[in-house]
Amino acid sequence: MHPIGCVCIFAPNQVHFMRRDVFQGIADPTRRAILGRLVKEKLNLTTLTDHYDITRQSITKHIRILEECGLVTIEKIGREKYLRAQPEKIGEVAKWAEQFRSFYAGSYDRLDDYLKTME
Amino acid sequence: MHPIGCVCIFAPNQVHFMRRDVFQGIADPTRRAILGRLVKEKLNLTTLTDHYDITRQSITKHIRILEECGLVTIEKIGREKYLRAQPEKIGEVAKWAEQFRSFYAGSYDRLDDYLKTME
DNA sequence: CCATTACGTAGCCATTTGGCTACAAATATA
DNA sequence: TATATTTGTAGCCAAATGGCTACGTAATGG
Repeated sequence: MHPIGCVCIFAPNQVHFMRRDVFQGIADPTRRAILGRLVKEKLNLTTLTDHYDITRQSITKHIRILEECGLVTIEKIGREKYLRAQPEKIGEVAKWAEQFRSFYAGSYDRLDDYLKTME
Repeated sequence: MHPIGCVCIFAPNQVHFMRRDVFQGIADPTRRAILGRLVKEKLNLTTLTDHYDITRQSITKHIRILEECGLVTIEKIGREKYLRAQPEKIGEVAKWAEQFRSFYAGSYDRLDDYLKTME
């Protein structure tokens, strides 16, 4: 399923497309928080919702976006919907960001230190 | 300067804020392309615009967003406006993405290979 | 069987986004 | 000085975003 383009009448040579890539997936802070949680544990929708101050329906919208760009997979068991993060997708972001590493040598050490503390 | 919140009348307990962080800055593909260019060379607005199919005014809007989240700095010389990327800001993204590295060990090697080819 | 629980769908709303046009202002240059 | 160039500003538009309410459906369990 691909996004559907739609023509703007005012400016006919411009076409809007709904972007669904990883970068747009992680653009929202709530979605990043959800990813951080789902990477640690598989949760169903209502349990996940309990951790946030927004409605289940809003969470569902976020999950839809995360699923559409491959950051989350859904496993349906009975009436429950178990959610799991796909962290390897975030590798795409890491890859893109690392391209700039040579341009910020000053920050290199700090990032390196940071990575050491993670190990 | 911080974003201004605004109350929604229909649902009064929801407040919208204009997010201006690095993640929102890199969410748009055009902005990522601009960053990739401005990290290599300092350019003025019209020269930058020549590389893309959208109007200068649209580029200006992107630059405003990039500037607001610290990804681009502007140096005004005479009537010209020279733009330069601040790649160390992208380090924030790298840092966030690397948090997930331990969860995608499988992709680690591929990323490692990629980084080797960059050196 | 019937109540509860988990999730879905539809639609409303304000704001943001990302494009555009039109025109104004300021600075260089011939 | 007059013209060309660079940038700024204002506003239009459709779509997307991120929240909400209201209600419907489907599965579980006492």
